[in-house]
Amino acid sequence: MLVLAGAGSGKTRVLTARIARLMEDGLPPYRILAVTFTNKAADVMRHRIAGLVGHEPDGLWAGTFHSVCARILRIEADRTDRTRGFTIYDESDSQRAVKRAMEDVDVDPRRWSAKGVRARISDAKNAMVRPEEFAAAAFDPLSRVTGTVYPAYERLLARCNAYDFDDLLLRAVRLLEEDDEVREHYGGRFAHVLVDEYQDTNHAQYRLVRAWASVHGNVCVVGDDDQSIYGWRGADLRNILDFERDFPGTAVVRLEQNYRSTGAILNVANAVIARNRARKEKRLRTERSHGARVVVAALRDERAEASWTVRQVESHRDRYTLGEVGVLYRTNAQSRAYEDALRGVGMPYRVVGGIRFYERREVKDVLAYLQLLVNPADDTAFFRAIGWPRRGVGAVTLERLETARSRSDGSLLDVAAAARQVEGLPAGAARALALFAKDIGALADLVPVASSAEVAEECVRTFGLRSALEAEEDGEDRLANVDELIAGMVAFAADRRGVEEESAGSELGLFLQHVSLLSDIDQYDPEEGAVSLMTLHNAKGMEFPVVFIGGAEEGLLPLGRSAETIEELEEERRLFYVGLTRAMDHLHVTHVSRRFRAGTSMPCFPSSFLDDLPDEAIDRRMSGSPGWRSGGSRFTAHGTSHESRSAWAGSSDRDRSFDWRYDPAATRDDGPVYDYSDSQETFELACGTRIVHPRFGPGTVLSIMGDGRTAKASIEFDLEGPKTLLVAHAGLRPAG
DNA sequence: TTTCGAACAGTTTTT
DNA sequence: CTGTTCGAAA
Repeated sequence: MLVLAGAGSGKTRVLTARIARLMEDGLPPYRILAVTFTNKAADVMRHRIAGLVGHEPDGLWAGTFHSVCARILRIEADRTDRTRGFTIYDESDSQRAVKRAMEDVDVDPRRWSAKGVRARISDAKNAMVRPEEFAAAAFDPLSRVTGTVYPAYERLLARCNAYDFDDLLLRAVRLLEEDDEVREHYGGRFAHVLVDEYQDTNHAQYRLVRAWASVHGNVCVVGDDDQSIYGWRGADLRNILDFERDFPGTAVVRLEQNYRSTGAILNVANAVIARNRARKEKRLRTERSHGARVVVAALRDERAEASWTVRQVESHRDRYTLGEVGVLYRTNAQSRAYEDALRGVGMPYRVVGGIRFYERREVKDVLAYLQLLVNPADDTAFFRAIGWPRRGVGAVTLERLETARSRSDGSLLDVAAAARQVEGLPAGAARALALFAKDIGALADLVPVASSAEVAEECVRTFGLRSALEAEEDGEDRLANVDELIAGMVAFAADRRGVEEESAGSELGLFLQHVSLLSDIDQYDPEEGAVSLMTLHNAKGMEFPVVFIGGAEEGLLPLGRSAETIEELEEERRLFYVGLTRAMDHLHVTHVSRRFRAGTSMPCFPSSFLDDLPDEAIDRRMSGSPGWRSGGSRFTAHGTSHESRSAWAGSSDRDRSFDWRYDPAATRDDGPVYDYSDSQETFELACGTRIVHPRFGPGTVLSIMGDGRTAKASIEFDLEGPKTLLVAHAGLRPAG
């Protein structure tokens, strides 16, 4: 069954109800496999099924493609060349490994970036191209280089007993396709396979679905070609477009009724997505009323954008909680301005994405030690752990260690244990290496008999990690993160109590594999009373009563580097569409005329996507920073509807004072509708006035110099001390 | 030979 | 903000 389900039409509900129905008809849950896009979605689904059938769906396989594959590879470890304690390398681990592989085959890492080579290898793996096939088809220089690095990288991963993200899919497919017993086992076991967000599957994932369904053929996928936003990760829209051909006898169901958004929001979203050529024609409809028009606001810069957004959130607060507000943007870097503004007024918020918890330096450092206990072959973890805290082992020693290893064929840890026998190592370094290996060995003995948290505590103690962190600059925060990591282990163990794990790895090993596959969105708690900040990608599958989309500018949304071809531009448009359709009641889209990017302030122009918004459904606002004088009179806007975009091409910093009156609708015939209802309230700035600054927080005005746009104010901030600011740019608000 | 500070690079989206 | 690189000091 193929369910073509538009945004907000109840995709997930369909899957959940189908699983519940299967269970009610007597199918045991362990015979059902549900693949979701995030681990969180799997949890939510489990919970909802429990609500429908009255009990937990024990034994149901639900998770992401990656976590399901990791589980299969763990259970079937004996049939692979890795043990069940394998490490899962994230992108940075993988990049380090690629770099070492490049050194192994004498490719100059200055001339070729490990990052670029890794990306090529990743593409190849997702397309299921083997190293030898890749090398045979490589013609351009980067591909040739990649062709030589790829096999070396594969050898390195095997030696480290590690998989990268792509391997999890790839190796699971190989296992299923090439081992008849395995395929028949899983094919026979899974009477029903259900897949969410099918439009974002890549070739390897498609092959997985085919293999899982090889016995019963009961596949149910839901997806929406208009929400395909992972093309850059190898997602192939053909998977959904060719579904009927790949699975003969498919029933196709179309869901075009949207239960989420108001009429106005849906009008806008429909108009935007209609511009795409490569799509299945459909038109979402809603029975909800037209509702408030979609607000499109032009602001001066990202700070004005952020403070405008915060003020809008304030104005919604009587009817919505902060948890019902979502602020979405294209790039993680954009969160900064919003965070500053939110912190400035003390409004709770949470950022999803960016640097993930498990990617923090100190967390990765501790994880490297733990990884080594479970998987002593993991050289990447060895390098990381041996390098911190400093123990008198440097680059030269490590190089010699590697040379020594290439003559034996154990792991670096094995060689380190016998460091005293290695020629040419300084006595101090050899002693440190041997001690390190001995301590790791002793802790590893603890793994089978102690809980993972106990092992971690012991590890932190043995290697003096706590004191090493305490000695660091912001050691307190880092220490807190390590404590949180250990707390996470306790919670993980408690969660699993009573769950029978067929793959029976160590608790620590399972934890490590589990966190390697966690995304930030998995930790997201919608109940929290805080504004949510996240990228448009992370927002997929979510909904918010009140939504803000920032940075609707040409070059940012669509993002310049991503929109070089028509296909890429259409993917950017789908991304915008995904953002628009997250909104239930109120939707706001903002764009600015100047933005700090890549270190400099750059002039910005409204996104071409905005041209497609139907006038009757939107409410244009220009709420630049009118600024104020010490006397209190307000600036008046002079929107010039004849200024064209090209006139702005040559704008320099000197034009800045005019930015606020830049007319975003200048090229439109009907001209803009000015609305200053949301502009900053005018208020008297006088000595002693209590104010709040978006960045520096509350403060008291000491003195005012000059007036008009050049007026400056000296302000004593409660936290940051005295500062002199340009009033027109400061974005001050009255306190309280 | 190691360690450390300074300077510098890179920053699209993610499992 | 992190990781890398380079030179200098230990």
